[in-house]
Amino acid sequence: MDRYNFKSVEEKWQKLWKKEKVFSTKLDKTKKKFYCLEMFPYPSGKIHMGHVRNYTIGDVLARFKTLQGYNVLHPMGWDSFGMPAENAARQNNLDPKTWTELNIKTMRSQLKKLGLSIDWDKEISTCSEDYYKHQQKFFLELYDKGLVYRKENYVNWDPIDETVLANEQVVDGKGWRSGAIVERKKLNQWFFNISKFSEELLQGLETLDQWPNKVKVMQKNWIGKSFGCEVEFKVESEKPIESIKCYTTRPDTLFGFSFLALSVDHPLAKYYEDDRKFQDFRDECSKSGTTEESIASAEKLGFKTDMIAVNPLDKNMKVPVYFANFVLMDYGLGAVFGCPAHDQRDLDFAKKYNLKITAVVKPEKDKDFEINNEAYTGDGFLYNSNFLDGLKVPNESVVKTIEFLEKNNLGKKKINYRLKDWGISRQRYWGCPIPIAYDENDQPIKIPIEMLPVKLPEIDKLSSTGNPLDTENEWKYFILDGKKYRRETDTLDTFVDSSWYFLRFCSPYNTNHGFTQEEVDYWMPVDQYIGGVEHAILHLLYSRFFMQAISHKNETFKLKEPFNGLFTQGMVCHETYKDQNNKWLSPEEVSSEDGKKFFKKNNPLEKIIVGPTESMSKSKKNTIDPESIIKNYGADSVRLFILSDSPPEKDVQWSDQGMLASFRFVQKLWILNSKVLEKVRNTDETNEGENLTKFTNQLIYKVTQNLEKFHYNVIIANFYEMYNFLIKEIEKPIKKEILAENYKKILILMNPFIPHFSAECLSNINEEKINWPSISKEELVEEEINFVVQINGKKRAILKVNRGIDENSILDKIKLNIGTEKLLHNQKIKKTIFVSNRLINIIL
RNA sequence: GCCCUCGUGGUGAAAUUGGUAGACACAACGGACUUAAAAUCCGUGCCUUUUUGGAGUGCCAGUUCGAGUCUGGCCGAGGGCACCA
Repeated sequence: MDRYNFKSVEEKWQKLWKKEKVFSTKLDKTKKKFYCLEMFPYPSGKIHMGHVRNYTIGDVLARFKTLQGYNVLHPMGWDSFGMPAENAARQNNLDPKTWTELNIKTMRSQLKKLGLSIDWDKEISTCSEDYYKHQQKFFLELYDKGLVYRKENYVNWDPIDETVLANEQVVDGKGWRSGAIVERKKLNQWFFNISKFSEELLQGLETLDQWPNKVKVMQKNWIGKSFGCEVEFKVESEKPIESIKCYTTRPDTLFGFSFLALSVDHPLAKYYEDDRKFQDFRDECSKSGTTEESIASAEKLGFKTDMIAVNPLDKNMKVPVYFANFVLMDYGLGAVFGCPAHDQRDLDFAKKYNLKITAVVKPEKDKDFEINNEAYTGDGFLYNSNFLDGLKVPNESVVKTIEFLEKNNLGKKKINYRLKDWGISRQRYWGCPIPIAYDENDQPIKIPIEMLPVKLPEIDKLSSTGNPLDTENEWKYFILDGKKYRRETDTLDTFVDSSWYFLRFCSPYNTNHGFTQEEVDYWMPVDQYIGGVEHAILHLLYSRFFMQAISHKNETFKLKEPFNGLFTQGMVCHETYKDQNNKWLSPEEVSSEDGKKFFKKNNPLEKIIVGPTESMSKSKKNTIDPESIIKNYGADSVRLFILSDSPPEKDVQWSDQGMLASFRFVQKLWILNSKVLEKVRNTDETNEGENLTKFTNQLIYKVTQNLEKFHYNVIIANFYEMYNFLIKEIEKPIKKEILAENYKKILILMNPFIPHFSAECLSNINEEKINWPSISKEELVEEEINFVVQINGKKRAILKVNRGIDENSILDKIKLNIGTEKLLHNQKIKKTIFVSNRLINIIL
């Protein structure tokens, strides 16, 4: 018997699929559509196991839906703008474009070897002009709708590299490359007004019932809706300041008022700018503002002003006003009223500056209560609060206080959101140019549509400091209608690129517009989106915002939610290894005989320290290269393994043994295939085959159900069961038509998982047009069932009986059956619980 | 600190949603074939002296004829957010 030659079979089918354009899809309104999308990759160089897992999960679904008769859109593209290209360019003296295109070429061919059912004719790349010219149009469209604006904002500034750093590039307060201490610097930047849609984005989550709850909760917290009130405090001061407004969710604690605190960026700071001490204080605040740890552990600091604030509920209650480092300008109104008894930060602050601490909420109405080192934020009742005394905290007290404040013109009910506007300016070269220019007075103008796209200039060598576009004077300046203009030299955040690519996939050939409405109407929304949970907030929220922004003031575009279903897959993990010098080692550099003790391959005397299993990463060297695995075992085996061990939403541990087992399984399936073909050829006369038909029906049912639920690991187990069953069953007499018919169905069930193998075997039995097998529930019904007998709730026996047996017959059977009869010990039956076709519980 | 998720054999995990716990696979051990090894195939797996016995899904209670599954408390692991007023 010949071995299964995966190499020639896989090559053969991949060629055929390409030649016959099997996976290319067209708009076809007579067919139901299914849009299956996996998050497109960043072309970093080579594909990794995470990609293999992501795209295999998606491919299984796409092939399954195709077999079910859907018109399936399953495209692939490249998220190809971004910093690594610039870094690589600086290191290797290659321009970012060449580097990126080389990577795309490599990764495309690697993905093709996986045998994915991708419509490669629809491939897109965000760094191509064909793509980003449409993005520039969207930018201008949003500009016209008032959803884009410019304002000064703080950035992480690296003074050595003279560049802006992303938050994740700031390590311990220092620039990741230069090591310089990062400064806070104010720059003029472009923003998308995402917060305008806070409520819509929050409400929209309710409609996404095919999203993981976890992701929805994360987005909900990110948007951070809160109910409260704006309160106006009269101010006494030598300066021309009349009042200060604060936002609070706890107006009911106003009688615990002890100070008022402003952000150093508050507009009123202008009255103190000349004060040397205030300047020092502000500098101190901006220094500690960059790292997360410093924020968490920072001491509460304040700068006392000459202002005195008056409690709107009690004119005699006057408190000092501070600037404080813990008040943020970009939330609420940049000013808070301090109630130390019921807010921990306020308590810390009050203790430091010896401010009054008055408790106004107590947990129990009739008991005394005292505040020590912990603020009380729980439920209870108001006291020490004049006319508010006795109100129930929080609901009644908050509502009543707001009512009072509104009635007396002292405050206003207000809903606030934590969600901030999206800063989209990046001081980098390798991104989409912002289609804006500035006139001599620094006023922005839109680049006229006919001048789009604003192309990136070709740059011979990227300098190591500053924004590369800033020094491209030939590109930077241009004359329009006799006037000189200066281009915007910032480029767009790459998250903008990925916020609408799923629309582009619907009409990648449209050269005039980003998408064709008719095609978007047909294909969108994405029915199933698949990717890593690390994009739970930003990418997914930004994409949702884009739909809001495009449909805003738009009569034809109605879509609000881009992704109907979302699935977040787990990561691929591997053990980590270090040598005696604490250096990371890759799995290829170590060997082991017993799987417990590991040694260096080139030095078998050196012991290896085996570290914890972690997600594969280059820095820890615990990666397995998919290309060599595909080469050694074949795409089908890799696909099988990556799906077999763990449920797709959980992390999976890479295991060489597991990989080998999957490989052997495919070989065993090939042997089974040969046996089946031989059996079908021989001419035994028999009518047997009911067992096989029943088994196949059950398999169809299980596999279909599990596919809908993403329980792919269970399906692989179902296939092992199928093998174990059929390899024995084939030794018994079976009518050849029955065998052929059932076996064909089994091959189709396996098709989404091991498509090359399945296609090869199906072609051997001349099956070309294939459809997903269906069954009716009645076909699943077994005549003979296992019936469980419990005594006092414990399983005591299993009886083989006919379906539909009633309680009395089963009791008779128990009494007749020597053995089970003994179980009753001649005791009287107190009660029985009978579950039809399943069990009987006898209480003695 | 707040929010979310999860705890099942040596390991990865199944369990028709309250009804036979551990399917399927990896690893281990025993056996068959072989001169030998690899590959392949068969079998074993907690406790008790055999069994149609007992215990058993992180721990402690509860609901129920019946709990891995539901409720409350505790312990542990992972993830997200973090001066958001």
